[in-house]
Amino acid sequence: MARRNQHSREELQALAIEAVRELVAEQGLAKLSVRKVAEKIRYTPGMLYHVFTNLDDLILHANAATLDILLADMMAPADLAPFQALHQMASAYLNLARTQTALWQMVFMHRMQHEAPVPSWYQQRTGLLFERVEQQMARMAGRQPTEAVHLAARTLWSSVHGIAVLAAENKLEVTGDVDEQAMLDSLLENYLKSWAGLESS
Amino acid sequence: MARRNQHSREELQALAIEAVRELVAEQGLAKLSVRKVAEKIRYTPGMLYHVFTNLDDLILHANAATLDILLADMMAPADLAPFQALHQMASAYLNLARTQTALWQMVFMHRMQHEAPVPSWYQQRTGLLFERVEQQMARMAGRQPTEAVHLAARTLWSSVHGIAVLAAENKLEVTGDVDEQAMLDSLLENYLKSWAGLESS
DNA sequence: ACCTGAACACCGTTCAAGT
DNA sequence: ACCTGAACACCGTTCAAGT
Repeated sequence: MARRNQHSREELQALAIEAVRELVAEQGLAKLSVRKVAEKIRYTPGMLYHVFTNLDDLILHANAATLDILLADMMAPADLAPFQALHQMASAYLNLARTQTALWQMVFMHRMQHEAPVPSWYQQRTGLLFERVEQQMARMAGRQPTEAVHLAARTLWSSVHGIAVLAAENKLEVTGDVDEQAMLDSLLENYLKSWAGLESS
Repeated sequence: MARRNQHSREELQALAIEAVRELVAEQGLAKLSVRKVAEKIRYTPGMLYHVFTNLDDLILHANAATLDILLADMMAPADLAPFQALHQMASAYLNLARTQTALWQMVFMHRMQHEAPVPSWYQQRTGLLFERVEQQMARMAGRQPTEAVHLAARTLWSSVHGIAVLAAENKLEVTGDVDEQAMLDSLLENYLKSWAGLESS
């Protein structure tokens, strides 16, 4: 045995990434294992170490795919007013947390556990997401200095993230009597109104 | 061997909980194991299943201890104005995330993984934390209905949580150029100012 | 009654050996 | 060169058996 040559290196990577995403969507991150991924794509566990450096690397690649979906969802029409654009982006963010809870969790949970030097191809994606937010904030900033825009953008988005975390938890039970979309509206309405001196939207 | 009777059931529980907290503080949640806990307190792994139902249960008990510390830290003086009280509570929350990052993470990460019916003795603690926030919000609510207070309290605290998540991540590297305390100030200042119609603090 | 020791069914990761 | 098979060093959990 050995040497099948049915798939190129790139095909094997894509196969494994897709298997991870399906397994996590079905059973959650906790039940993911290298051995299950290998079984799902009908290779041995050892093969995966020929194509990824380890499980963390494989998960990071799967997360990149989720971030790409998020970035696409957060693509607001260019003619939208900044408040509406931010509202649309935040809703897309919340929506992914609610509809793709397990995959969304894998993105934002996994980062916190192991302390690896997140590779630049990954950081680029998270950076892009944040730039989009900051851009819209800048449009409604008036004469505020760029540092103030930076701070406000980070504050707003951390808050949106906090609400999405709550939504993800509630999706996996805990307590159900919260309307996260209403929370998002309240946050944007009040925080941005005060920050930019707007009168509602 | 067997039957040492050096410690009561309660002592064994306390010993194990303390061991978990020390191991996590030193090495992080990812490296925690039942076997290491057992070794640390010089018992066999099997013993722990006589005193806790499983590892999840043990972790939940360790988290309860962390929540008790948090609740104590969040005990604002009764004569404080509501805005200051909320500011103090939020700072205490953020502070724990920064100074006890691993233990704080264990509280808020572990809940999201396994889908267990969180026991009532645990829910009571998280409920208490939230009541404190809602109480202060009610004091500055004017004539708003209780549902509006409830929504605003959840929104504010989810946002505070989001900022604390970011702080915890930055504490374990990632990106360092953010001042989370300034973000907290920005959130409270703008969100509460708008929500309650305050002029600053 | 209290605790152990050993087993069971899993893990992630490595690497010599086969084609 | 590509992939396997088997091993290594770990896991969480259970439970008969010893005192």
